[in-house]
Amino acid sequence: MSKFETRIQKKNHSAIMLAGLKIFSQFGFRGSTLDQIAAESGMSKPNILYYFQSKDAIYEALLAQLLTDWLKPVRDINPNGDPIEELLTYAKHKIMMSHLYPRESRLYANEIIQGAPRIGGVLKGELREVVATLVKIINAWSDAGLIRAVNAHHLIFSIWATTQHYADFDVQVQAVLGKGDHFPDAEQYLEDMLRRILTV
Amino acid sequence: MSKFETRIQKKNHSAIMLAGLKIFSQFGFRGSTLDQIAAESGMSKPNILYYFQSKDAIYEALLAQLLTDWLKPVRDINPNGDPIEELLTYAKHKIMMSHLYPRESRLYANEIIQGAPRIGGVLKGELREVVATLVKIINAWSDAGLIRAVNAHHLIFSIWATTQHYADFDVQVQAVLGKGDHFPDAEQYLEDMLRRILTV
DNA sequence: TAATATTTTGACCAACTGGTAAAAGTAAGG
DNA sequence: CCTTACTTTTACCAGTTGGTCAAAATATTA
Repeated sequence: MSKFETRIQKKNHSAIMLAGLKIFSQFGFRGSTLDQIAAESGMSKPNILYYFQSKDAIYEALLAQLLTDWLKPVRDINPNGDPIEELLTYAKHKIMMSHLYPRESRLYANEIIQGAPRIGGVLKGELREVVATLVKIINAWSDAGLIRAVNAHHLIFSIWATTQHYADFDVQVQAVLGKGDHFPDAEQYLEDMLRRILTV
Repeated sequence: MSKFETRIQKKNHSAIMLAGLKIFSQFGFRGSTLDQIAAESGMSKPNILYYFQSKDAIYEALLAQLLTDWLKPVRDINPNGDPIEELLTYAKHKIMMSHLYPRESRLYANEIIQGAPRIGGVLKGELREVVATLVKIINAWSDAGLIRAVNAHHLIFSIWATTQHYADFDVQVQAVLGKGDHFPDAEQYLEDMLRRILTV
């Protein structure tokens, strides 16, 4: 599998990925068309299929990229760091991601809601593993009396849910709060929430 | 606008709604086809269009129904009740809805993620109003010293996010925790979380 | 049971879908 | 500058899409 070498290949490849992200994250896989991606990227449809074998291939390239970026910060949680600060750092990282890359979050949400037909394996494999590791760390922390005893799995879910909510349900947040940047308030609430839950 | 009268009309109308819910909640509006809904309901495509004017009409009927059911329990929150118990009752109701009607939650999630092109008006109108009322109630409670001072908007968002997560991201939850009913644990975590946040 | 109203179907359509083939256009190296 | 390799486009295709229409089948009523 050769890497993209020429500048044209590099440019077009990333243009397609960018356009695909925009379209797929808005309409889901089945709701998106190659024509939309072509229009968005300013390229012709056959030209897109010169760089990617199929519509599927674009979508899967996006998901693969996403999952890598997604799991890294979980792995970066340090078992020997200060528990509350470690979890807070992770949560803040997640909400920042929702702020800066809402489309990635929506792409993932779309895939999961629709039953994760393409990444079911990764969920039951890599994701499950990474979560299991984190759960052990959290449980060790509470066993050591460093944080309050909580259900680690559901703590993780609540962090994911609350942070991704601001990307996935952005339209609703904006409708309720009015247009503007609500992430500072969201982050502050989240920090308060986590400190309350975790403090012994 | 005449109501459906004959038993055949009543039966077929609800059969289409049920099938539409199943299909639309899984694939989103654009990803769903009338053929799928026809197959799911056991009816022919032209017969479906005899009861509903268009694919759009089915989808919109589902959303309208949903929003009504959705907003009612928010309106039922009693300003004169015990604050923590009122909010806990609401949160438990929401998680029960995620448990019993995950498809409705997913249908709504799909619509919001895709930018709420059909219910933007309701969001900025009815939903916003209902939330504003609840925010006033919550703020009155904290002013009275009955609950801790919190950002009411983000408290509401966190309840929505955490409860709906178990319906919308069900596949992910099952992948991480294994197959089974995880709602009792989720409810317990949620209760713990809310009590911690709200208790003075 | 005959007349009427409702329900269902089969055949069909134009627009759109993902994808292909071959030729035309463009860049890079000698 | 000319050959070669890469890039892009035009024209096209078969399958699918939401939706229509008139006829057939079924229920309802007189």
